[in-house]
Amino acid sequence: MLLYIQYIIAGRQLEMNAIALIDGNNFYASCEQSINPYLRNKPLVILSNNDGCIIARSAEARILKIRMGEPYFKIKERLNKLGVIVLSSNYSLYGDMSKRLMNLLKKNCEKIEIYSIDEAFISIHRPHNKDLSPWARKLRTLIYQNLGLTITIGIAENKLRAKLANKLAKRINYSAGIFDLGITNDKNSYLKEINVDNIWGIGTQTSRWLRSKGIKNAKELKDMNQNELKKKLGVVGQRIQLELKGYQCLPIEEKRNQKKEIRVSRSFSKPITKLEELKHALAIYTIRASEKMRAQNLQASSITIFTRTSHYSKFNYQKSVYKKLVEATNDTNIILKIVIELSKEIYHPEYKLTKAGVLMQELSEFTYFQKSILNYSSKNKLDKERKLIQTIDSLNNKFKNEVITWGIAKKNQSWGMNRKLLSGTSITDIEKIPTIII
DNA sequence: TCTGGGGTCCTAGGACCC
DNA sequence: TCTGGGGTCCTAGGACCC
Repeated sequence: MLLYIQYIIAGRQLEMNAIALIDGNNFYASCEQSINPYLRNKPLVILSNNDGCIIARSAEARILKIRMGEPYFKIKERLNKLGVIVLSSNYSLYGDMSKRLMNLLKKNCEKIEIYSIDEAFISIHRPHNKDLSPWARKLRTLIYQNLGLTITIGIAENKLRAKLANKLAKRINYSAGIFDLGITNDKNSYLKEINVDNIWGIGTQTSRWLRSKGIKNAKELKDMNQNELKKKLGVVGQRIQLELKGYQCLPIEEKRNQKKEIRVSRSFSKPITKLEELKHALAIYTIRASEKMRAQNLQASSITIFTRTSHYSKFNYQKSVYKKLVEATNDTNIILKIVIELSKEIYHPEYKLTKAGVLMQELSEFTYFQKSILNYSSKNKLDKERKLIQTIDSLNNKFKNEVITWGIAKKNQSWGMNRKLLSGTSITDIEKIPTIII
């Protein structure tokens, strides 16, 4: 405050930082279109794992009013009739494109927080009231020229308002994918345009409650009674309201916080009823989760496994069990034994189980020497076990497709994941690079 | 027949301790 | 039968995000 007054007295311009939220438009669909010219300018949708529902649509598919989250089996025919191209999701491609995108952004800003596979918050210097549109246009062109991806840029005083600005940029045609809420004079009228359920952090439950109180848009939420909001939504609600008012409550987090858990869970393509099947699935997820931990140099101190019936089933059942480990580990052999033992506790013969998963929790950095006094294994034996796992990881990394794995993972699985419509194109797998015969 | 997966943060309530 | 206040940890579950 003092500083601010000093600036005014000195008659100088107050210089501030602005926050921009950048996201890739129709990201998954655009990645596919970027590497396959045939798909460009065509209606295209991407399916979730298991080819379950629609998770991305190209601009052309949006025009055809195909909805996000729609179950694939329900609109398969309609898509067919409309000539929409359908693809299973190809996460190695999207992950790789994301890395390239973030690297380009990094070179063009002061601070960056990678928020998701297709979104980043960045902090940029704003000289007093200066329009940042030229900078944004340049960045947008750069990304398009390098990656063939279109981005949207929303700029404002803080993260939540930058999110809103990004929404506005998508809505307002003339903005060409850029909107700066920070320099607009009539902020309230823009806030009125955003429905309360489109605000970052307000989901279906909360928006239902807000609407019952007569709060319909961002402006009304900003001005609503602070105590009532706090009583119902706690600090989360308070933060949202303060950010709507223009305060900075949410910092840009440049350093990725250390992960708190690693989860591998999946729906089955068909429901399962046998304990053996459940064990089998959990074993495969455990192998994967342990690999993930090792790749990130992490170890878990506790694990949870769970299973459940379909949300859509009349007979609801779900159960999880938690186990604290004697000492932190990322060794597949150790965890596998525990998980298989625990799986009996969550199994129930009378229910059709449709999903299961394992969670590795209380993660810490992997340290080889910190061994519990309760563990009597000799150093030599531990060395051998360590080497074996390392060898397995490196062979699998080199040859892909799990050339080596645990016996239990190799059994036939009738419930495995569906991914029938994979594009087959890849920039991360040398085998899949298209061959051109002249 | 078929409705994703992987995360985070927050709160409430119980158990336990001094 | 009466039997405090405050702290911490664990666990479950709700809500939200992309």
